[in-house]
Amino acid sequence: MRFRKDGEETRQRILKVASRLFAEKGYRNTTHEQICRLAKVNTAAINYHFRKKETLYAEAWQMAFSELLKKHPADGGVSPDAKPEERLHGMILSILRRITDPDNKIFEIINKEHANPTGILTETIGKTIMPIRTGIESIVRKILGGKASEQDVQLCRMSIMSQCFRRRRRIGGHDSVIDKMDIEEIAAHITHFSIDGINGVRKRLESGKSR
Amino acid sequence: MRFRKDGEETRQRILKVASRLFAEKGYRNTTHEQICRLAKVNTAAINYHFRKKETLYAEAWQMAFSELLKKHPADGGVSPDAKPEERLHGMILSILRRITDPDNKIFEIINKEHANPTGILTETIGKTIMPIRTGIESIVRKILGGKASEQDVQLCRMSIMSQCFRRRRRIGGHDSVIDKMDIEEIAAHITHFSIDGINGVRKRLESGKSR
Amino acid sequence: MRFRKDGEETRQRILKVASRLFAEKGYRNTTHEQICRLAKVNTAAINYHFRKKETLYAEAWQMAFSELLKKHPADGGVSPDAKPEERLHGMILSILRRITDPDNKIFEIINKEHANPTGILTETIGKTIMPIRTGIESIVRKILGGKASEQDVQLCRMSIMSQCFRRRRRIGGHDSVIDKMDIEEIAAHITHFSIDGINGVRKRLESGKSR
Amino acid sequence: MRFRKDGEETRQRILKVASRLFAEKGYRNTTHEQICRLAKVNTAAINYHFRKKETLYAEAWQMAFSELLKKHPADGGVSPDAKPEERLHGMILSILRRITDPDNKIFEIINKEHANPTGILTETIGKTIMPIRTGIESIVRKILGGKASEQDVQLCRMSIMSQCFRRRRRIGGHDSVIDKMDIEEIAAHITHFSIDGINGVRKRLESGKSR
DNA sequence: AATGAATGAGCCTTCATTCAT
DNA sequence: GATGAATGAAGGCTCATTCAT
Repeated sequence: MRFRKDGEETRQRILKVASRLFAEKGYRNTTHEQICRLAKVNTAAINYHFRKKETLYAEAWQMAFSELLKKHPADGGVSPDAKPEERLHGMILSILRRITDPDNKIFEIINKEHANPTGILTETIGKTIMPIRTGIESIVRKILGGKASEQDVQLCRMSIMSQCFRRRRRIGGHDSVIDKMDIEEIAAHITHFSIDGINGVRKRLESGKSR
Repeated sequence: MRFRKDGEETRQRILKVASRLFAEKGYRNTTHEQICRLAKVNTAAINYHFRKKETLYAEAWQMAFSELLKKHPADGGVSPDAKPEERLHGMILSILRRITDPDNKIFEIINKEHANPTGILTETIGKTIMPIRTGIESIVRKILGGKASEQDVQLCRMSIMSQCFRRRRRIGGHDSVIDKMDIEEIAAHITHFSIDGINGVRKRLESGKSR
Repeated sequence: MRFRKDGEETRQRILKVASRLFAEKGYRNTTHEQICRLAKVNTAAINYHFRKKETLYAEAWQMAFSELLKKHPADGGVSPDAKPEERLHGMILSILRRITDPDNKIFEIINKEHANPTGILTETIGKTIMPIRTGIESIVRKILGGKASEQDVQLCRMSIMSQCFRRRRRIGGHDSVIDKMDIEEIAAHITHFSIDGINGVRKRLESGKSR
Repeated sequence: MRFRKDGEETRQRILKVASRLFAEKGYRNTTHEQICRLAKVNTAAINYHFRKKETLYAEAWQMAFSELLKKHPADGGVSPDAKPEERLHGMILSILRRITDPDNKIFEIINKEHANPTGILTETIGKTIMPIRTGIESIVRKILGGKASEQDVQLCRMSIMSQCFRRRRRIGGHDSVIDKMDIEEIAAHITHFSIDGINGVRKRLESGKSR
């Protein structure tokens, strides 16, 4: 319990505001001044606490990410001993939950980063996505069985993940029907659709047909 | 019919350079100076020809867009009388070809635009995506059969398109195995995977199971 | 004859003001704002014309230097065929004239540079001093004769040059008596004093005595 | 008599670090942060102990000054009864020793101060230089004899002192040959060179020639 | 006595845009 | 039609200093 400022509170306040603004407007379009005004600190505060705008950017992202991770565990609440299909469903659900979380800032930031790459987050983001990726990979491999090549596994993983990361609020169009659905319904569709797809790949492998 | 240098050539040169730079670095990260240096024109040329940076942005995109459409027909060269599976394959191939066309960065721009909406391109982008969308929709509807609801159709369409629009050069990750594959191979995978997925949906509909 | 601005005039105006201010207050203590206010140009003008403050600094110095060089030729007006003593006198006079020139800015800048080294001028200044140095060296070598080692030459050169570069306006003291003298009188003293010094070195060398 | 950490130790640590940094980089180029980091004290310590950066500057100098005087007596260890030539040699040696003392950067600071007068040190520097000056003056007067005018004395004194205070590590040049020599060798050269110079002045005075 | 947090003033630089030719 | 010069607004960052503990 703290009665006075100890720097940590100010730091957190800046981070909070910054991650919101970065998500809303991107790195380049967010200024020190905006952040500091909203955080009710001096313009120099960013430099004092984070040394550079870039550092603030990286830390803001990490904060947003770890918060989101706490909220939505990667396995979607499914036991690691469950059947592969159920585990896949859990993972897909978890990704969708994160993406659609109204407090979510990190996917917005990733989007912005993709648009106006600063290079600052490159490495950090990579580390974030990787676990999700390998998790799905291992399940795909299990379902596909021993005959599957690395390429087969990667293609299926890509098919699954890209469905999850589908852009919402599509420009110029309206996915209205889908956007109105529950996360659970969408997750169920993606899971079924994908398992059928993977099984198809497996069958073709077993029957010796080329892909 | 031109009598002399009538500004059209300069205009085109600027557009060419601009569309490349906007695609590579995003709107905000591209400066007048960079564009004009590469286009070998004066700094004032952009404002002379386009009034504002935003206008240049919009026009650069439109140019890239129309050029691309000419190059890759939406049906991928498959006859409208062919089997649905073949037509789907043609469409997927066409999308992938457009996306990966080295001469054309239009989908990079769409990515940027999505993340950093300036509102400038919204309408134009809509016109680009919409035909692709309805094309795939109709095929999905045909395969799914009469029992399929609008929602079923949309979900499958989404599953297909998102696989095609998967972000390449993902930040911080490497889809290396896939990125080295031929377009044709990837298109084949997505087609098979998706048809299996759609068929699964159809079977569940026919057996009366809920989604 | 130019009726309108062609950029060169503005450039020169900035350089003029800048070299004065740099001389008066040093690099770090001179701001864009001061320079631009006095030069009656926009704050961005420095960046437009010189790209960086550092470049302006370097160019200001070069301008001041070349102006000073035009005014006071290095040989002090003495023919290269004259006797070594006379030529030395000419050089010493030339250095003193430059240093005491009321329009002189370069020695002030060198002083400032020595105090708050920016590293920007290091190389440039080196090139400036070198000719003066080698000029004096060659005369010293001629007077000393063949027996003189490199060290002997350098020591004498140092003795001569340091007298010329003696700091004026000494802090905390007043060289008042000397400061009131004519340049010519001081130059005569340094020349006589130095030639006697060099001759002493030569005699000791000839008599085989160690230094 | 100290009862506990009474601030004196911290003060001294700051002074030590500060005098080094000021000497190395000049007043303006040295920041609170650098000093405090190296002195392992808090950022606020400087203002707590010295009120202002300027005060620290002045005190740092004074400390360096008093330490240096203790170490190298002004007469260079030569008896006041020795021959003038020997006494001059002692003084020159003493000056060179002080200047080159690796523990003490005071002459570096004088250089900076001269170039960038803050006015802070003026008086103190005066007190440092003045005794050296009068010492050399009196010897010069003795060697020159009764006919010498004040101007003659001052000119010779200037010639001697300027050789000693020659700027080392000249910007952009390399006095390499000299800088590698022993202090003793350089002192011997300056002494011989100067005595020959002074004797020349005396002879010209005696022979009635104008300067 | 000593500290870490916080501040405000100011600096260099960038950039889209306008102006005069 | 085209240009180089010039501008103003703003942005990121530095730094000596002050404040509350």
